[in-house]
Amino acid sequence: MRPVTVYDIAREANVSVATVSRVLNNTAPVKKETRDRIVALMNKHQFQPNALARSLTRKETGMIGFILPDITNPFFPEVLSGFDSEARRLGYTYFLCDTISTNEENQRLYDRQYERESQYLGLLMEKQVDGIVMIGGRVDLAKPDPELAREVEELAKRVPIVLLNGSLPKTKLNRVSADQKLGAQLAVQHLIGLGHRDIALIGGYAKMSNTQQRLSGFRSAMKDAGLAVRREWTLTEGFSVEKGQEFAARLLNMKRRPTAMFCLNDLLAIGALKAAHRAGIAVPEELSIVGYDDIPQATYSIPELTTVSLKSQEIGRQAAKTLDKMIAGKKVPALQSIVPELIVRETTAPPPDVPGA
Amino acid sequence: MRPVTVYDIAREANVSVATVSRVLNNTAPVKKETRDRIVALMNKHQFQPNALARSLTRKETGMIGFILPDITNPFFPEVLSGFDSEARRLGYTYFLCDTISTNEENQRLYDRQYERESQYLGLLMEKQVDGIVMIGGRVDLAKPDPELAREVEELAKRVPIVLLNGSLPKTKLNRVSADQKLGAQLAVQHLIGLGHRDIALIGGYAKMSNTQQRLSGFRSAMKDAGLAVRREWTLTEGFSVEKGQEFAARLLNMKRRPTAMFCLNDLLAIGALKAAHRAGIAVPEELSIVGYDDIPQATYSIPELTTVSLKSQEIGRQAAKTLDKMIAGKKVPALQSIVPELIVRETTAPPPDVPGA
DNA sequence: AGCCAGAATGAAACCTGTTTCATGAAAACA
DNA sequence: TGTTTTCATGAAACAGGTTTCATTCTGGCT
Repeated sequence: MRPVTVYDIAREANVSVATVSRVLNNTAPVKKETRDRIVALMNKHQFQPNALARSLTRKETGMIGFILPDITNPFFPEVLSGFDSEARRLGYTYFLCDTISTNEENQRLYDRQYERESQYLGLLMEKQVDGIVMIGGRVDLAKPDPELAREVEELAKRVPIVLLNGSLPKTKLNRVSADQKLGAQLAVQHLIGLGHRDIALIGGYAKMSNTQQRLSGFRSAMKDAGLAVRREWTLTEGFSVEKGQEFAARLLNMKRRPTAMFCLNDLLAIGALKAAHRAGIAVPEELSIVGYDDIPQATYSIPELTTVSLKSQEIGRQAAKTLDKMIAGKKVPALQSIVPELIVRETTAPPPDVPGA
Repeated sequence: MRPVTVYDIAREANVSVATVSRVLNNTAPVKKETRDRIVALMNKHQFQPNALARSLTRKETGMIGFILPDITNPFFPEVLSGFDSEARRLGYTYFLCDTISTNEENQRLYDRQYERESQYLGLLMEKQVDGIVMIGGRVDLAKPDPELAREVEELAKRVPIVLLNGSLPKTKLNRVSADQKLGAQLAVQHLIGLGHRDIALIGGYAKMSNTQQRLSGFRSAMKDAGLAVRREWTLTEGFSVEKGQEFAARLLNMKRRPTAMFCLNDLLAIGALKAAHRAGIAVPEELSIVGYDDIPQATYSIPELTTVSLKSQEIGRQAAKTLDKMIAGKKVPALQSIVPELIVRETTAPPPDVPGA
């Protein structure tokens, strides 16, 4: 059966479609009697306006595109969850665009990620979304991908875009970001405060801006405390549990080994925990570990992870609010900084050779 | 600047919009010379067809709605990830509809979940999606919500709907589901095979069909082995780490305690692991634990979790394929059963009093 | 009674594509 | 050479709403 339209309602109510539209949107006064008649018919036929047609003239769709690299990375569902509730409250629906897909054997394919970002951008424009939020991927590269930068900058003239936790340097795009450097400082200062002097850093990707910022926070905290950063204790390239385990194991095998490890995300920290366990090293008594991101899994481990919370939900929430303002044509600050918070749990303690605090 | 339309292209190319549409869709022969001219203009102006207008006439949008209860529950990103890659391959984009939102304090709100399901259903219809997939929530209730059942059944006449891992009993809706009973049997048989006779079951929600099915698998496996299920060892109502920890702790405090625990999901199992650790009970030497779902976090724990994989990605992937077929008007089997797989890792071993296998 | 503001409503244009139907031109056939 | 196909294209209708502009009908005011 053909869905019922405003024309059907109008005919049956003996009015013009204009009037039906008016009661639908409350956009002009309609005589109570007429309105009641129309509303009754709408209910009777369970009339639902066709959003496509409506959006076509209104030039607004209430749709947003959310581009992220990998929904199975537990950091993103947190951000998304905050975004989701705020977006819904504001009346938006959103397309989820994951740039990392899996093949039939369920292996993740990273190779075409960047290509996909561009594809999605185009697709979202065709779908006439009211706004776009991007997180991760090329947005998070320290040295900007000039191609994406140009593309996104061009697009930003036509549709509001907000970048999350990334910068796309050299462009003037709106973004909401956790202060990643500060987060790293908090973590490292905590370690130093406990008496640690031999602190290793593991994980991250040198090319990514989040890594560089966290690294810079690490360095500055070390420097402020007059501590040296040992090159052989800085193991990068990786963000997974496996890598964390591998790096930590390598560190623990060194003749001189650190008393604390600062891991650039929680997954790495969980890996480090496993490595310590394998090596028979007690955490936190013999080794302190701090993670980054505060994903829910940080409390699942034994012992529970000390980590720095990026307020992921808050970031998502702000993204929605900001986008909404931009869509409404209001001005928004170019950068909204979310201040991270150190969450002290069970994986940190004074180093073995120092008397307890 | 106003986006360029087929009219702009047509005017500049000195042809009618019909011809432009033809080269756009390759729907009828166009003289090579004309085509080239039009294509050139499209590139020059970076013409992108307005998907709204197109969908309005075509009566297909390439959009799907995906309704799930909580994206931060790590089971769902797995399903979604499989769905995502298949959907993309087939040319669909999808709206993510999370029915559990968070408030400003980032606490999850479960109270309005069911109401939201209905709202989303309506919203998706207005947006003219080509299909809908639902997982969790009321779909997963053992005793069907008659209201939702009616609603969804009615909707299913107008748009393809597939239910994931749930049934909405008494209705004839298409669904793809893991064989949850079988999964439970596999898990319990594994335990029994190792020599366990004192097996507890923790977690789940009595009202949910997944729980009932898993429970039934548990019972049938026990019965087949001539083992009694002890009422005081069956602790339900909950699916979280916290609940798992609480239940396990309670079990471990009993004068007579089980040698193995079958947890209705991995989160519970992780909680059980923590409880055992707190109580100083070694896993798997003194206590075996098996989980359910095989979420990625199952390998993060120490020791790594023995669990049953529901092939979550596969479920998502099948959902997309099935929906695509339904949209194309092809017939699909009413139920597609995904067979689960037992993943033996490190949390199971023979019970302490029995000589090793 | 005459005039005017505002309320209530309809006709028609518009948004941006797709699709049907008709027509002229070129190609194929007899 | 005349006729039938096939090719190439345009005009117009259509999808389902919104919005502008014009018109009719009131009630209030002088």
